[in-house]
Amino acid sequence: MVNPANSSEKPKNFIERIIENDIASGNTPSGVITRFPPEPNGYLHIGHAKSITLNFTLAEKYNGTCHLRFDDTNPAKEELEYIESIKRDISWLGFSWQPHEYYASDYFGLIYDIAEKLIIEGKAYVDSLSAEEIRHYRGTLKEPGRESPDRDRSVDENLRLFREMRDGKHHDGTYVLRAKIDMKSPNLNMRDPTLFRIKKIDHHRTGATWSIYPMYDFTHPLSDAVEHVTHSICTLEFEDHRPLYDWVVENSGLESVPHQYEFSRLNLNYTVMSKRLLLQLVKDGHVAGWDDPRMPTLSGMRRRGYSPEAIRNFVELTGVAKTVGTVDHALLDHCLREDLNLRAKRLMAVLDPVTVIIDNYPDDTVEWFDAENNPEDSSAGTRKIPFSREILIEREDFMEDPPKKYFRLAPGREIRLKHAYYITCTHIVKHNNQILEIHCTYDPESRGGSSPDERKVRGTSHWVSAKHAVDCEIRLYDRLFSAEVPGEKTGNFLDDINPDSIKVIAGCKAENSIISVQPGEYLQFMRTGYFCLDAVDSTPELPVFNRTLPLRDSWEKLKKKMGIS
RNA sequence: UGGCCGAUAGUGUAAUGGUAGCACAGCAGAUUCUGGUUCUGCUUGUGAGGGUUCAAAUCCUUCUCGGCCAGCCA
Repeated sequence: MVNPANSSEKPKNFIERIIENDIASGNTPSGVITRFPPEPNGYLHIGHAKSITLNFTLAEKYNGTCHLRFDDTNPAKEELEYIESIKRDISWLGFSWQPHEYYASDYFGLIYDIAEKLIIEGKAYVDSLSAEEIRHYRGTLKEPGRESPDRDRSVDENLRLFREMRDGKHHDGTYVLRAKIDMKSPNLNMRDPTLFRIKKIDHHRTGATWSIYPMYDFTHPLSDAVEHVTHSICTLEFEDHRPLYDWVVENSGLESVPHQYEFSRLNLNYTVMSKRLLLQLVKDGHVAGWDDPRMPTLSGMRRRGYSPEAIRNFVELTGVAKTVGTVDHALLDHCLREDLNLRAKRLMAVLDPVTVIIDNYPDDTVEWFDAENNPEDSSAGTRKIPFSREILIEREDFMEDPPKKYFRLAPGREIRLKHAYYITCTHIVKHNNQILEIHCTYDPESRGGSSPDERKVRGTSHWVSAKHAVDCEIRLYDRLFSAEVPGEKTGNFLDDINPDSIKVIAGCKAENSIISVQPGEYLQFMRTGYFCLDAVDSTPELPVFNRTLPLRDSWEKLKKKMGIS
């Protein structure tokens, strides 16, 4: 065993080991080639980010290339919009496939030719069984299948019928082309799988050229072979397909011999990660679209304020293995905070304002304080923030009758206003039990946030100058589902939608410098959380901010422990 | 009683016959002009039985548990 003390190298995952073995044994004379093969039938989600990151970083690590290939063999489900969103998301993550952008549909002609070759070699046949009959003939998990009556159709007849299928002479469902493998195989994928089916619909790229389309199991290995992919990495549910993958490659007559390897897909608790369910959320209006900030889609996360670096780091941390498991969402949160803490520009915004009047501060004076933009990064510089007699603080930063360990403002207490002065509460004005004004005095000696006598103040509040504050709307997001595994109890994932997954807060007040914030900037509203300008719904009159993630809040924890609501 | 795959702290992932580590979460404390950050310490694990071996998470064996597969989806 290696001494861990002097080997700081990152441990290799099983795919890296395979690749290194292949390189060492000379199996990759033209270099390592991987591919990311999305079907353009939906938006990419964080699960895809794992596959994307794996394939692109593997290629990079071993001086190879990673192809982007759209697996567009089912025109009934695929759309141009999805192709565009997929490319946008991969680029946003920071990966480039240039110039290797391919489409399975580019190979339709070649795939067709290989099908004819298989027919001629007696390895494929045209079957006139209906879909339902094929299902019956296939047998079950425990019982072998039976051979189709058409299995021994002559080569000439097969060829004639297949060409008629191609030429649109038959209706959908009347015939399929099947591989002749083994109806008794314990692996159902090998029981004469369908290679081509008739679909008389236009394809988003090939138009009306084809009335037959190849199946995934036929298309994928051939596409890999054509592109000289060496390591075709997919998720665990394709393990059973590998023998078929190998059969197709072996019988294709193509030189290149790609190999398929499977790893376990990313599962995250408190969310769903299937395109079908995500599509349902969108179509049924449970969310505002594929890019709703609550969606685990990359476009949703981008709009929410996630950084691509945080996502990449997260998927790297989850590792590559074959164990089926579920990653705790807390790890994602951690990666996000870790990244945003270093880069987010600090600003002050008050979500639930209450007025503070500083009685001994002159009414006509405005002071401009220097505030650091990011304590983690001095190169981020400073900005000026205005201070005046009437300011706004967070309503929850004041308590008339505070419990133990409450360090914020209360009658007779002194706190610091971040970057400004120490203030002490003298009295409050209430109406109908609602606090209207908190009256304070300030200590002129504490200018800038510290006093010459170096006395300690336990609390520091964020604030905005009332007459300089800018109105904004703030949207607080929480997890979309309140159950770790949505739908586990009732069988319907919609039952677990979190009713409080979005809270829209109007009447928020932010320091005036937010007017220059651009979409895509990472922000921290001090003591509150990470935010970003909503790129869709913001207007010049009313900026809208999405809360990406709240800050860790140990006071919240303490309150729970002490039984304070 | 079909086939394939898997099983290491609460979660994820290392250790490939030689001291069971790491990260997150949790707990306790320190620091702090953000109850943030940072720092320190702590708790917690090889599914079960049998075997091989000086030595087993690792090899063999039996069992248990979990995942995937019966689309003309990918």
